[in-house]
Amino acid sequence: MDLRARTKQATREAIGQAALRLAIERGPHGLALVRVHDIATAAGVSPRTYNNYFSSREEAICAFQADQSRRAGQALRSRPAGEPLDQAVTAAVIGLYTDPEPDKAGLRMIMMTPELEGEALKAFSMAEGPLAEAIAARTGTDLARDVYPAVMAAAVTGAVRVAGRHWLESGTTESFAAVLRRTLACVFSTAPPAASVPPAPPGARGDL
Amino acid sequence: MDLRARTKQATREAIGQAALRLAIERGPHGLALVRVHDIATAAGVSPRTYNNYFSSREEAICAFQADQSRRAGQALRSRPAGEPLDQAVTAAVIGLYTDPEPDKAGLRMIMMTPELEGEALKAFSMAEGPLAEAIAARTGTDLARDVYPAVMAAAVTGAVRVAGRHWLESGTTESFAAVLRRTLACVFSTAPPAASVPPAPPGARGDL
DNA sequence: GCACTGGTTGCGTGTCACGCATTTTGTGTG
DNA sequence: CACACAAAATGCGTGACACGCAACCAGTGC
Repeated sequence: MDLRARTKQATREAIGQAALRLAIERGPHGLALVRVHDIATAAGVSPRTYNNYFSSREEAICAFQADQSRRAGQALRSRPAGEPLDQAVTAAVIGLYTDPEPDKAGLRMIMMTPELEGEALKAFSMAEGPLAEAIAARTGTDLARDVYPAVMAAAVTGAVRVAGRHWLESGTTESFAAVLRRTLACVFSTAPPAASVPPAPPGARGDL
Repeated sequence: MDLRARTKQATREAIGQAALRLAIERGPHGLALVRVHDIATAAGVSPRTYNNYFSSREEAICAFQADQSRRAGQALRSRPAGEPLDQAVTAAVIGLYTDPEPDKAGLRMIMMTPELEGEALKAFSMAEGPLAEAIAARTGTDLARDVYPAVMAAAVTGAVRVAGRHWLESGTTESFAAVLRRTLACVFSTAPPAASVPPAPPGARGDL
């Protein structure tokens, strides 16, 4: 990667970070108050340059999450070949989304702000394509004819989203990785939990 | 429903239909050429009124799909109580999305136009909430504590999206209902297809 | 050192979302 | 039936925005 590409990447990340930071500062309610001019200034760049990279504030704010999702395919491919699909996917996803435990404020902003809903879904769903390819490769299925890989990929990204929501909304003390493990387990074991009271940590007060 | 609500609903649908129709006419590439003024005029309302119903062209174009998804919960609830979850969900989803076989041009516009991607995902994901509630009710799980219902709901809506893509992209002659059945089967049976060559209709040329 | 490719910036334009005030159209009551 | 009230439709004005275009500047390769 030459200087050009590196600075370009840096600019993109700077704008994205600035956008997310400002959004968090102004709060989910004052999102409309985050002006393009502010983002650009905070990132040390002209407004015109800002929209050479992004065509909407929403896109800039969710850029980090989108970049993250783009790496999903590679994460799965880097798992050992013999590993069963469910274990490989679980390990890959957990590694990808919890390498540093995600920033709760940022995740909350992205996932819980109505105006960002579309972009957030887009950001997470960017993992689907690469994931589907990797799953197809791993299971020896044909992405063009079999629906299995794409369905699994969609289910997995759905599980990631649900894990995020649950981690944010329910006042759980679990790590994000633990919640992810639970949601992914749902995807890979069809049976509904016998009743309620599922993998809550033994001894924990279930009703809190 | 009194006159007020009915006319309001009618206006909403008129605007949505006009928006989708114009988008299809101008083609996926000329989407930017669909002006708010055109949609409003086509729907027989003022541009300002259009804006009372939708806050973006994308939202108007995807309105029908969104309304459809909103009915998912009710569709599942209306299945007989004793029916196993997988059968109930499959029947409900197929009934909901293939009551009339969907319009291919419209679905293609919504699902395959990059500019609409966010709104399309939003439209489909609107089924998740109601679906999750209905699934929780049916399985006796607790939406607040168990992740199972939400994960399944997300997986199901993902399967619907994948079915739509597959139905549009692969030059299949299957009905949409048939494709849906296949994708939903993936969700409810964890095992990957033994090899390739899955439920292609017996005797059909697999390589076309 | 020099031409070139590619990124940044400023400017101008057409479009848009939305607040506010006004008019029109249903709804319920005496 | 007339009238007061609620709700929706409309017109206008404003601030913001996305993007095309052209000038400029900084790495890159010969």
